[in-house]
Amino acid sequence: MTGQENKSNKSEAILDAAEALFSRHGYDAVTLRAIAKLADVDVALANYYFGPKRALFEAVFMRRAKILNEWRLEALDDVVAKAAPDQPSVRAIIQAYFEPILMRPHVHEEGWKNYYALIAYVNSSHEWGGQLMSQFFDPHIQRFIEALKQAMPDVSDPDIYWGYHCLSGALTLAFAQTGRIDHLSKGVCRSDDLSGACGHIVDFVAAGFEKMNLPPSQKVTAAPKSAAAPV
Amino acid sequence: MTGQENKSNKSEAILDAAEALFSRHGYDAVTLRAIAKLADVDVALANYYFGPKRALFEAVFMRRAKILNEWRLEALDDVVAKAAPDQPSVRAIIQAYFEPILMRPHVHEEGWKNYYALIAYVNSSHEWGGQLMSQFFDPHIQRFIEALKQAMPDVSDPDIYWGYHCLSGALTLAFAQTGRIDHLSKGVCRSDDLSGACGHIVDFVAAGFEKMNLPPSQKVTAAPKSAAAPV
DNA sequence: ACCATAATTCAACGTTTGTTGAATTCGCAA
DNA sequence: TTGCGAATTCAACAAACGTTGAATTATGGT
Repeated sequence: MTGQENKSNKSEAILDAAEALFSRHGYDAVTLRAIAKLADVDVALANYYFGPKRALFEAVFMRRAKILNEWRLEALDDVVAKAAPDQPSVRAIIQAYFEPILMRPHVHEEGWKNYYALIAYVNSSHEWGGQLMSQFFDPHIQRFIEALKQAMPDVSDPDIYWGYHCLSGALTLAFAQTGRIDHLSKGVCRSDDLSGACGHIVDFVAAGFEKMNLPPSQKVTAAPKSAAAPV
Repeated sequence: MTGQENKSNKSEAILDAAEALFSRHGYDAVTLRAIAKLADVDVALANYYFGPKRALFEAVFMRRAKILNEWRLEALDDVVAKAAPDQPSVRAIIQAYFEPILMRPHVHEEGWKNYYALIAYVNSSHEWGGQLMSQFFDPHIQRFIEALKQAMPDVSDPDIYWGYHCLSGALTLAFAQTGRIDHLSKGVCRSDDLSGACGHIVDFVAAGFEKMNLPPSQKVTAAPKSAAAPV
């Protein structure tokens, strides 16, 4: 009643604690007792609210998935509406995919950072990868891929899907925030700066797709210095 | 003595079993008893050969890492030698990164497929990501990044590193072989066909890097149809 | 004030975990 | 054959796991 939450604050505390621990250590390494301790709650309470451990994990995963999908669908609709009656550009579609989830203030919140790391864990996991990701994100992803196909009608399906694979891989690795790019770049880049990463990833991915869409004559594959023609 | 192995075949069987199970279910979900049963070996034997569980995991990870690095360094040296005295092209460097590990017959072996999935697990894991990957792969990766910098002297460091991030994300997700692209593409693409994926990923990644290297005047960002100039 | 229901605590259960030390078997040189 | 060290088995440990049912406390309608 202090003005923030309407649901039980204990069940929310369990979700928060579970999110923080699952995202950092994975499903099996986290015990219900550790979650309960972090949430400052009795062990049995997690079972009371969410049932078995697996159901708690899915509840954590589901909680923010809806919000995330809404943000992205909204951005995609905006881009389509703004370009009408033409198709939106490839770059605009890709921006609609990345920016609503990487360029907003919520990425600085601890909870959302944890959740993004959790997505990375699920998306590269054999156990959950196929099941959970498809269940919660595929409907939206299919719409996004449709938009790409319409923007690039001459590009083959395998090119489109493998392009999306590269896009998804770049995002997933960014979500993981493993600190590896920090180490590799000696501090020049920081893996916890998701907003900073966004621009680079969008440019890189857009270039990959746009090249598919060029006629062969424009596909400059090498020798950039000699190819620097004026005008 | 049948003509295949010189080391103890039991310790190798343990490594194989551990590799198969760790790659599929992660570190914590796999018990030493499950490994022992799959290897058809007593539970205590894993500890006898490799010490605690964590050491067994690292032994599995280390076993093929050396071979993998040798293949890639060899390919990079070849590309540099072949281009001498000029720099190798960006595309040639990227091919030297992907092809020696995706376009050889070993990718069809069960053991290597499992190992690649294990790399995906480690690379997106908070627990191992920073430590293990840097320990075994950073020296080689740094040489690869150096080659990219020399091939693109006018590109900024952040662009190079985030470009490598995208490259690494695409490869990592391919390694994971989660079957998600199969589902998404309704069977058009198959995530266990690593060799088939290679060409698409190389094209996509090369385009991302090559665009960084173009002067702004050549950076066609949109309107592909109207830009289809003849000759 | 009363009561029914929800929320929370408590104690314990049956399993399973990684690990260990002693006992046993194997391989081979002397 | 004998003997010795390595390889392998066996049995068992304490600790921690997820889960449960009963007991206790809090909450809100009448």
